[in-house]
Amino acid sequence: MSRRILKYAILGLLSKEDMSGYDITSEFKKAIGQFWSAKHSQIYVELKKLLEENSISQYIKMAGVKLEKKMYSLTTKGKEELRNWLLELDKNVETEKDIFALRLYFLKDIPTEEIPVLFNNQLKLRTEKLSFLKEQFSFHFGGEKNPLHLDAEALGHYFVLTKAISREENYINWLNKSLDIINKQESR
Amino acid sequence: MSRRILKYAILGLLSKEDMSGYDITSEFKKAIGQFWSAKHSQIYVELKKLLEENSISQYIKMAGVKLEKKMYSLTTKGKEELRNWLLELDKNVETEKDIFALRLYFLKDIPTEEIPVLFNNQLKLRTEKLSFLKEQFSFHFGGEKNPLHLDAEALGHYFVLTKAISREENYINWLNKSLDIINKQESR
DNA sequence: TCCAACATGTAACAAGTTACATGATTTG
DNA sequence: CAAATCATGTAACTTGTTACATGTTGGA
Repeated sequence: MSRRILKYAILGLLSKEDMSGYDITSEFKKAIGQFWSAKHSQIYVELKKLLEENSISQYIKMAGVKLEKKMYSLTTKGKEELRNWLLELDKNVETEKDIFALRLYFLKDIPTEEIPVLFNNQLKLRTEKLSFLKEQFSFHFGGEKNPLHLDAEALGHYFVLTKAISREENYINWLNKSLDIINKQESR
Repeated sequence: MSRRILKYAILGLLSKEDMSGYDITSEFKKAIGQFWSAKHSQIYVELKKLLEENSISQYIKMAGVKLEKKMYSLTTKGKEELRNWLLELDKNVETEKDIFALRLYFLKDIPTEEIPVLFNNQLKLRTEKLSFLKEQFSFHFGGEKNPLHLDAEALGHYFVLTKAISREENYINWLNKSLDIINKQESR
């Protein structure tokens, strides 16, 4: 993988507001999780490291009577590091790994009758994901189709959601086109 | 990551023809590298492991006078494993990691004048990649737009290339739309 | 004859997953 | 009062990257 992306993902989230490890884990289940994610086990060790490196600081927030929730905020150093990272220009496009596409490349080893099964499974998964994303979009931006009035924070969210939605729509479109070719071939 | 995807990527490639570690490394720079890839260092250790596990077998092919090229082929076990893996149904869609989208989510921390710089850099990278993919497409499928006559092996290649091309076109489209919004906002 | 591409490997390290482990709080 | 969710952590292991290391072959 690339150089400490999780570090910057965490710094970026903390730049919006103070969060606990659990909060960060939850964020990765929402919009930004479409483009980066991590399990809680990885997040807790990264937070520990970031704290040691003084990129973030910690304080306790009581949740109920006994539960000490550990909250984190950016330090000056952390803010500086985030800002520098955000301005870095990518040198090349990394492989966007996709197991379904990989499988399909080996099409000749898949029995003909199984091919539509694989496609339909993928269509189902992608359609469900698209619904989830569209719900998220309505929830945050409602019927409002015009993003011109949004502030910078909301606009970041808007871009990421529209990106994820167009990615899934494009994926589904390609699946349908390809399945069409498969069906026409079979009746050759 | 998921369970030994590299193993199956290698088995799949070897199912097309016998290859050396170097050949496999080269394949990951072409079409299939859009959806899965690995460095030679990882490939050589995986080949060693696959050989020990009897999923592949090895023989020597002289390349020149001294150079012993190590060729690998699938064993019966390897073929069986590949076939089973190809029929597995995905249970969920994995995060397709994208650093540019991640950065953009943190838009509010990017100075306004730097935003178009980031977009233009990404547009350049994606446009270059699209050109590469279209060249690959012409090379393999020429002016021929009709895939109905292709055999299973060529069709797998066709699907993967059209997938990669539509992914990049869609990406560029979203970049242009988003940059448009940015420009309109600035002159608000 | 030089240089790019061909060819193969190991070591150290970083990143990511799965499983184990425990306890508190909220909601029905 | 039970179950779901909130909340935090560690250990073992797998996967992936970067750097180190070396030698051959083909073409300009």
